[in-house]
Amino acid sequence: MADRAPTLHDVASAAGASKTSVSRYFGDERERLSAALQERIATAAEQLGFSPNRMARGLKGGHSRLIGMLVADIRNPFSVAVMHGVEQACRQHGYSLMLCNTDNDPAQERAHLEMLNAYRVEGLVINPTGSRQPALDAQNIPTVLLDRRLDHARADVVGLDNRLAIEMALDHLAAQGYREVFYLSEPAARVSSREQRLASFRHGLAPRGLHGEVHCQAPDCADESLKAALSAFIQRPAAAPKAVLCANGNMTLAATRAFHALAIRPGATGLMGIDELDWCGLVEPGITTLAQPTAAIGHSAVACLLKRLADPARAIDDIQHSPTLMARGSTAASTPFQSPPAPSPGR
Amino acid sequence: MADRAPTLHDVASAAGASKTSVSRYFGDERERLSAALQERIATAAEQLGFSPNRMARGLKGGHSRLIGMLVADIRNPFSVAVMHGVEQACRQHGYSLMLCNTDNDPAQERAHLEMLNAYRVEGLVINPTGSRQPALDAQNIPTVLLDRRLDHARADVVGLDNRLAIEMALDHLAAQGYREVFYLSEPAARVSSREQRLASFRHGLAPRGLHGEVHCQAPDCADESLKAALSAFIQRPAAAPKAVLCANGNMTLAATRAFHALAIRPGATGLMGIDELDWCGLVEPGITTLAQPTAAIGHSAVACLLKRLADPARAIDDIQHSPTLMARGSTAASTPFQSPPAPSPGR
DNA sequence: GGCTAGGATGGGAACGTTACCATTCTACCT
DNA sequence: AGGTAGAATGGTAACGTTCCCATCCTAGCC
Repeated sequence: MADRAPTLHDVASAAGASKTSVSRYFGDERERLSAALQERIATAAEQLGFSPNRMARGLKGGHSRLIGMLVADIRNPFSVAVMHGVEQACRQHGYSLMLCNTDNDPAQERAHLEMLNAYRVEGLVINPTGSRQPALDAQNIPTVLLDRRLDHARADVVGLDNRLAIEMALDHLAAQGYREVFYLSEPAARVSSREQRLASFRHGLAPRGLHGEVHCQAPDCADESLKAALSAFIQRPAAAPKAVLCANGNMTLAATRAFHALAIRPGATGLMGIDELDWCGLVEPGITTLAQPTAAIGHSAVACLLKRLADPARAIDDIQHSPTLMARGSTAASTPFQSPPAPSPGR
Repeated sequence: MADRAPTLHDVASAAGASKTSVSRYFGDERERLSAALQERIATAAEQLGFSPNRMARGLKGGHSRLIGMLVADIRNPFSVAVMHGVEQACRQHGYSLMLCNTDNDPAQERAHLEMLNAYRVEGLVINPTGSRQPALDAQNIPTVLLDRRLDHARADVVGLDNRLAIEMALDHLAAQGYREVFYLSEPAARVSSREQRLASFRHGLAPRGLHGEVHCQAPDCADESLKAALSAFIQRPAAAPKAVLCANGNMTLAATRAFHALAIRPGATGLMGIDELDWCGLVEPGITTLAQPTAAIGHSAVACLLKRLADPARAIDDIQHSPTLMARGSTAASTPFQSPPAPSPGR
């Protein structure tokens, strides 16, 4: 049992070759070596169980082959799905991912950023959710922002086409006959995606003859305020059906819990949200969502990052993806009970 | 804008100190330096924006301060929750996490293991789900296995007390008046946790006067076979109520979808599963689960790993955690409709 | 036949740190 | 006063790679 991992040098002397040749073999210059030498090195390396030390390689060569990713909330299924795409794309391009979860805590975010910098990651994919003062200014690391833009940072942005999403949602609600819309969001200040969605909501009402009401709150705070607000909205007399529109998955979960606690069945009062979740087809009568193309978002984030790595000076990208409508029973005002036609579309 | 990150040497000359002193300052020997020197170094480092290069540090010192984690399915909420705990614990102990997702693919698993080895991670936390031939043999890296043990690997194991979990489930089902239990699992062969749960199920039936039936299938295969089997089970005449017991979260989701497709309301036919999920309180009438203490599992995995790092020769640990029963309407046979008393317990 | 082109290989000097040993200086003891 | 302990600091050799340059050899050319 080796007490120390074998080194390039060990392989070299075992194969009767020079360090340089072994280095070439494991680098991308293998074909420059004669067949005989390749053979000898391969055998020796195999026998010793050699694997090149990435740390040393990174030190000398200056590139770590590492990409760092910062996620605000690792338990958010949307983040996880995007992460999955990012990881796949990294691997496809020969990079490895160092993943960090900040739990929405700026202090942790700062600490993680420092640590990623210490490992000399070549690029950063950051998905901030909580409002914060990014410590990005000092860093010179190419960065792609996920879902949220930062005013003072010169960085590419990849995310959802928020205006389009809200317009699709309003179109759908209007088409289903709803006229009063209760918009439910986490506090929007300083979070660009929330701001964009909220603004689009406000602008999109009048053209469709809709009335709106906005309610912002943290999803994890006591549910009482949400229940109270929702209850007031629903009880208020109105000529046409009402609906609740949730700005993201967290709020959809909160709203569904509130509906449940108030014993309101979605449908007659509409319920719809951005972000597709496992259970949206399962809660009666199925909850309508706008699914984000998470894999595509993850992949294009990495693609974008690699483009910037290749050309640091190029213009800033802002890639906006389109959502997909998953219409279900919760927005079927006219048909009070509708058995879902097909099993819920899985991923 | 610095074209190159500042080095120890830069700081040293800026502060009029030696490399050694600066190294001591950023290592753990800061107090050995005079106050004046500390001050000068701090100022210089601050001004240059210096952050020690972890790669170089790891190279020289021999420790990377890195822990690698392999997850079989990053989209499984259970894995994510454990991962969250692992990451927290790592950070608390000054380690950083390199996370890899294998998507249940042995080839990817092998590749990731190789890469983690190349970065010279000091320890490994592995959560394999699919059956596989681990490439661990060659590695000399201290490893903790999550949820599943490997016969040929000398490694600690951390997971659920599977026997206890199944007994709690059977006790609960029996107490609620169910007599026939349909056990739903992913294929158990070669996956120790599934095997243990299945065996415990078989052994636990008779003492409680229960009858059982076992159905194994992959959760992602066409739902038809599951629906058919479930439908047959339910239609079979019996004197006492029947229940379905799901071996993990994936199967709970599959079973819930099947119930939904067959238009069966859980309760009269019981439904229960291992693993607590976001939506279990939301699907009518609430789905009873056995929640795993995911944070505790993650933390104790890291604790276990660090203990082995400190003393590689110590005896192998096998830490089994106890689940918590979350009783809900889906196992209330006697009360056909029961409004859930409290909002669903969050994680 | 001497010269060169170019392919194959090897020898060192980095990369940014840490570990070890050496040096200097002050203060205290006998 | 001479000696020494110990604190404060500096110099230098690694760590395992890659990169640049040198060397060797074979073959082809005039």
